[in-house]
Amino acid sequence: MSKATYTDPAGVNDATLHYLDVIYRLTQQSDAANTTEIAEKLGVTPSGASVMLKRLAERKLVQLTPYKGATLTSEGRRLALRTIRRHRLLEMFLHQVMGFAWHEVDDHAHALETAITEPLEDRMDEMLGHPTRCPHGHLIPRKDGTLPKVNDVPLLSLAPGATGVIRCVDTDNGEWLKYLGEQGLQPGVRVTLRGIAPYGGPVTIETPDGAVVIGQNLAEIIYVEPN
Amino acid sequence: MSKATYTDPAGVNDATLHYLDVIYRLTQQSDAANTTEIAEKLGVTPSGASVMLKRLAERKLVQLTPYKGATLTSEGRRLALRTIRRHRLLEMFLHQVMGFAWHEVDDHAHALETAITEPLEDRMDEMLGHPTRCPHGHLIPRKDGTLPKVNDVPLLSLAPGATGVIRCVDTDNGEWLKYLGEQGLQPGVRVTLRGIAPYGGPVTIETPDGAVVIGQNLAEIIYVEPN
DNA sequence: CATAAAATTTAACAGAGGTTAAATCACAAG
DNA sequence: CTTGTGATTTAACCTCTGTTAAATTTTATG
Repeated sequence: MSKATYTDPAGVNDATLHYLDVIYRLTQQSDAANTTEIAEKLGVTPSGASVMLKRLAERKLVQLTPYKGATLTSEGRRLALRTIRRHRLLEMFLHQVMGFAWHEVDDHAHALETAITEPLEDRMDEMLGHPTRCPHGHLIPRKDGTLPKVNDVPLLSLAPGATGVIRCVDTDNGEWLKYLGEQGLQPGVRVTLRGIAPYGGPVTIETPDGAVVIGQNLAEIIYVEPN
Repeated sequence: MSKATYTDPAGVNDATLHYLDVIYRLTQQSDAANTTEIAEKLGVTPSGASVMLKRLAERKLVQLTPYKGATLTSEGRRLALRTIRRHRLLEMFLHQVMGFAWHEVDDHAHALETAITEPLEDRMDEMLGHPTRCPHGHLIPRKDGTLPKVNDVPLLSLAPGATGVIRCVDTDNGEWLKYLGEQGLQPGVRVTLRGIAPYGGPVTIETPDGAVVIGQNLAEIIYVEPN
């Protein structure tokens, strides 16, 4: 009756997987995930997260340094990458097979990511032709936990006049995604950076459909493959 | 962060929905679902089920007569039918769209049925062309909670020599389903009942691929549309 | 009808995952 | 080098959904 897959260590359930997922993503940016950030991402209080982190540490899924932060153990990372793989495959499936818009898929995928089983995961992967990225361009971890090597750079790191193909739009904000999609700024689109106004001013981007001007906060979530 | 849909009353979660689902199915056969049966279906102890039933009664999802059994309130029935609709749509989707065999879909669908959201449900329904039955032939409740009218009768109720089209194979036993499928006994197949050996003996069924002989325990889960 | 067996409920407890309020730690700023 | 502030942890408690063991009710049977 448990949802955990037979290959899972005991007690690996929804809550656990969501914690590991969040810790993985936070430790991509800084070297350790701190309690308050984890709590925010999960919508729980810092004290709740603190207690849970201690339990995850007892279960050897996270490495915890009190008052300093948490990182994943290799087992924790394995489970996190599996969840992220499933999440991104689901996003791709919802988008490509079921026709949901790219700004809608994150929520649905989140609800499903801990419920799907390995055969489902594998079948989606097959049907999608073993995709390497989700609709937003995030990398889909392979089953062995490795990630494809890519050459994504921030759009804003391009020299004005330089060209690249959008590869990733890095946000979980559905509104932003919807807006950027409407402006024609999504993975696969070849763009030229025309200019960045100073002091955080607007960014002008040339797309196949014409020039688009967006704020820097939006521009900085766009990653491109240069040239 | 809760999995419950916005339209749900508070506290409607996986466990609750699984209880309601089981109670609904049990009350299809007898007029009230008794504690031990519910507990068995859910894989919990009768005492655990008893406690949970009391809580469901407090929440006005079941009508409980102590020591007698449980039935669903209209709200409980609404939620049960929604879960069953989602389960059967999922089974259909897994079978038709994703290519899983009919004996594999029940388990996957069970894991997903409480995690999917209304847009998912609606999209699956659309993609499948608003199906009225799951791969095993069970009726898919409509969104308003009504069920299609059908004319299914037990295969074994046919007079020897009579013909009908298999409409439903009523079991959650994957092995049986696999076996019956291999024998060509699945929904849509036109069969003729050749004979029933006395004293619980084997049943001979004519299919387009030839005659098949199966035990009565298997035969009695097969329902047909006569003529 | 009495009584044994079966079903059901209650009582006491457990573990997971939270909460709020209080205590404690880390660290930047005087 | 103290100190105040923010981050973190601990303590005490809560709900949910279970457990086992004991009590109780129903039902079947002689």
